[in-house]
Amino acid sequence: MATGRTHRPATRSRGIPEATVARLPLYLRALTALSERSVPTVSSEELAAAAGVNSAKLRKDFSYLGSYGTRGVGYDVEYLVYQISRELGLTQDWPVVIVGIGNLGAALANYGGFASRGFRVAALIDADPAMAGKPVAGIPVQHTDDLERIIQDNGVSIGVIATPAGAAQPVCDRLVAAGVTSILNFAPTVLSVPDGVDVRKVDLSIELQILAFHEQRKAGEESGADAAVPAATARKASAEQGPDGDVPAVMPA
Amino acid sequence: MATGRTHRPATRSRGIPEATVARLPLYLRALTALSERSVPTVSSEELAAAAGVNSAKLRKDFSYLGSYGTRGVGYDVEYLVYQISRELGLTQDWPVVIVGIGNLGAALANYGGFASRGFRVAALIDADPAMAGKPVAGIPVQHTDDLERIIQDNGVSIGVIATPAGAAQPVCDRLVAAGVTSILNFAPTVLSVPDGVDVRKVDLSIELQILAFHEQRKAGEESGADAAVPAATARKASAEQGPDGDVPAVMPA
DNA sequence: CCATCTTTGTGCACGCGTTCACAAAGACAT
DNA sequence: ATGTCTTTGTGAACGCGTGCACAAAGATGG
Repeated sequence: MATGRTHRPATRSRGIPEATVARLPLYLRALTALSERSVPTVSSEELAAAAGVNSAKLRKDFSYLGSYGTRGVGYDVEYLVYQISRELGLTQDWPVVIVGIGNLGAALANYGGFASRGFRVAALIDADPAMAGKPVAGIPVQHTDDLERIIQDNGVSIGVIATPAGAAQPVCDRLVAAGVTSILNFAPTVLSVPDGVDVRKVDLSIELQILAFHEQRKAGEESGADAAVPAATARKASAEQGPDGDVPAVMPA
Repeated sequence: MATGRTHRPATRSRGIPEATVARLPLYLRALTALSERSVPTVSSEELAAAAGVNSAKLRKDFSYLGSYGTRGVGYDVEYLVYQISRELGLTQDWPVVIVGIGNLGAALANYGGFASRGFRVAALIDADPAMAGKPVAGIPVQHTDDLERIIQDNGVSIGVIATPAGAAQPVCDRLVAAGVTSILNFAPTVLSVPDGVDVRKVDLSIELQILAFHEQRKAGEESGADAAVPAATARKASAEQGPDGDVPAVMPA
């Protein structure tokens, strides 16, 4: 979700729920694979399996786009690829800038899946003067000083931030001031942006911590593993009590 | 969420909702920053602002961990850092392997935030024999052939996949067979895993597509921009009706 | 010791997302 | 044309997550 102060219903304006939008790229990827194998039609069941979701959910998702299926047969692959692409706005060209060309920024610039669907790396920007002019992934790195001009000259509306945490908010502010309205943030910081600007974040460290949590749970329960009700197995010390705890917590000094 | 066939309630076993778990790392980061500035206590309001969330949500989140606050004062920063760290399992050491040392894999290996909290890059693995032995981020790359041995020797339970899409599922299968039970997937593929294995995916291309969707919406509505209720502007054909729809959908040909 | 003021913890209501289950729609065979 | 069979599209129920609003708890001052 957007990080700033977005208590708005977000996407309801056009009826497509946010959760559905987030899955469309998944469907698109599966459909593209089918298309390359020249498969003419798919059932919701097959496509759902390929996309890793429930078939009912997939059908409901598609129902928000309109009735593109044929009962008794399934969905026309090519047609659906087109419809989803159009819905996602991938039929047009999206120039993107990447700010912060360190390890990660360079990896992103080289990432193939970037250019694939309508996205084009229009410029690479870094604050280090030593980087200026040096080509990364065939694109010369430009200095931060020219950020505003680069954004405007290329009509960029999507920016990718791959700077260190400390630089992220200032860079973000400049991007927004220059006209960027969508930001993909790889820096481990909460960005605050004005209304109307979308921010999505990709945070490696957070993902790992979430995995660690589940990993710890699995390790702590051993034995019962996948069984139905692990119930109250002996737990480690951890201010633990009954499931519906109301026991006063022991405050430390 | 996990990608395989996980229709399970997931995390309810121990009472902490998944959504809350996903925010704990955010709180932890904000708290760590406060701790470094030697701030002794924070109110839910302040901390919520720092983490970019609603204060009521934050309080409810913390309530799942226990009653760690003091009314009229707020939360003890150090204590809370410790509690969340422990809850997330960050007080122990998590050896991690990265499979696929291309641009992205190398960037991940060099990523500082990796080693920061309990996570340690135990090994780098790549299928290219030419890479074998070459040090990346100070760690020698090992060949895929030794994958199983490496996992077992190091007691690795978390694996990071940064291979090309085609190699991801086979690598995943081998990781799981060798004992890995949590996977962070950067490859643009849906991984299927057995029950009990958690998969989280980070997909650059999907994030961009979601941004493009919103970007397109913004561009399509121009004028009204941020206004309150765009209401029923002229819509394209798309079985659209009132907000609380029960109107029979108009089927197109 | 009592009054006041701050901030937590949570009961409650609401809305979104998921899933079930089934009627409607079309393909296909006879 | 009619019947059967497959698969879609969706109404309805349910559960989770969010946010409001307030009572309880404790700090602080007189």
